[in-house]
Amino acid sequence: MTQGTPAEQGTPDRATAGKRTAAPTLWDRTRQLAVQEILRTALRLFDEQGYEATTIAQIAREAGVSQRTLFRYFGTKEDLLGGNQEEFVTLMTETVRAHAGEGDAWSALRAAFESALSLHESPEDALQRFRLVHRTDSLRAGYLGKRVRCQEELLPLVEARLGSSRADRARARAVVATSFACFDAASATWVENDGRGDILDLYDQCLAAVRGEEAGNGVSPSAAPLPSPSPPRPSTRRR
Amino acid sequence: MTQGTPAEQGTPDRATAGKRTAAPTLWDRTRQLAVQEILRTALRLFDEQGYEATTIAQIAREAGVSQRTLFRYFGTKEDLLGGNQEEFVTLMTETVRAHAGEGDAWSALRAAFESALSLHESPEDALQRFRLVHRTDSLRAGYLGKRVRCQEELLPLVEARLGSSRADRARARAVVATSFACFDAASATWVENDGRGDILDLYDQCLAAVRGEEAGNGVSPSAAPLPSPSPPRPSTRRR
DNA sequence: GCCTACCTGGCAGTGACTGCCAAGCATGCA
DNA sequence: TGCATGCTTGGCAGTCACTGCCAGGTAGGC
Repeated sequence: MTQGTPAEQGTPDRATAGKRTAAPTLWDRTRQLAVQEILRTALRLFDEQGYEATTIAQIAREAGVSQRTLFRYFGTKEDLLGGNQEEFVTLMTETVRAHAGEGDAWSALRAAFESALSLHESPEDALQRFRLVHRTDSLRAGYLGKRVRCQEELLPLVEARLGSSRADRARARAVVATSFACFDAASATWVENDGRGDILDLYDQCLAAVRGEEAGNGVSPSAAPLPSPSPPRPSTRRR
Repeated sequence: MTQGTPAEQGTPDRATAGKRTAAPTLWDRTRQLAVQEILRTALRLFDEQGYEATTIAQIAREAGVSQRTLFRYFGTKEDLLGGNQEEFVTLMTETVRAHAGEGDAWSALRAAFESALSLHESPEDALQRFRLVHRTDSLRAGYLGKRVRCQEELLPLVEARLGSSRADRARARAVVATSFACFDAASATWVENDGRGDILDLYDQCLAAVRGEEAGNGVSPSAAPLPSPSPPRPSTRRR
């Protein structure tokens, strides 16, 4: 986070990917186990004693690896919680790109959030992580930083829908930033309510509060109004 | 930033405030000078070599103080750029509170941004700082973290205007977060345009793009539409 | 069974940040 | 004017995240 991302190669899921196409070697499997163990240990300790109070040394010790190795897998302490950020970004951009033809920018972004949420193992898992992020200043800052980078990835895609003049650039930024803002408002409320309800429902409510579409009067700068009210809840899977 | 804010007492402008009501003692004046020198040195070095590449040791050396003293004045490296965050927060909350009766929540928030912007010495100064923040990952993250805390301060004020049910809580969050999102979009665009134009103009454009009021059809969840198009530009003063 | 390539752990170092302690100096009182 | 008081300062050592380097070990290919 601090400077660039030098230790990015050691990312967890790189295991079977890359040059070594198939055949998960013993090394790969061993590393996979170590990674799992580290992640579980970290999440447990963060939850028990708080993020700040947990040192890398402790996590490494309890996970049975050296600090050096831990830092090879995860470039920063933050990465121990956030998982692979790239995964979220690529999934979201792909989703927006997939919605290129249909609906307006808002619905594409909503779909992107929906697929991002589906990356979490379960709502409980998501809640635990969200809560930790919301309650820890440094984590929240780190998350927001990554979020901005994600916004920047999405910007050109949204921009392509709205136009390409100077003014449209600002408008595209505003649309992207606002959808993220509403997602934040939704997740903050969701955490506050201890995970009751559905984040996407809350997201829709937040966006409606902002864009004034609750009365059903769509005043969209692009086209169609919002999609269906809200699907049941995020599915499962993660990492 | 990392953990709490222990060295908060040493904040620059605390000089004449607090227990020692009037009579700026010699100590106060000396400290004031030191603070100015540190801030100027830091900003210069950050600008010349980048934020990350500039060490606290270097700033302290060139400003003629010890690292220890520097850290007593400014709790973190970030504070060397952002100035006194409290100042911004209190000014914004006061502004929103002052607009309690008139207009809707949106216009109150807009006024809050306007007064916050007036804290900058000059547009040039603001541009230099904004640019640094926008271009440095860690600074941006830090800024966003503080921003969220500011949003949380404003939340109850906005909430009081919209209602107090569960759903309204989420709506208030969305309104606050969206106005900040638009401010971000505006300032990002402003920086990108090398400071051409007025941030508040851009802010209005961003908000219009989101809320679809460019056509003049106000679909506000509360009441009145936005205020006058945009005042000339931020005035001067800072710190 | 050996050689190579990769992985691991340890070590030392950097940079931000903090607590502690002693020395210095302005301030208030005599 | 002189002295005690108390705030301030700087130095030092220590913590924690994080990195480069190097040696030792083990899986994998031959």
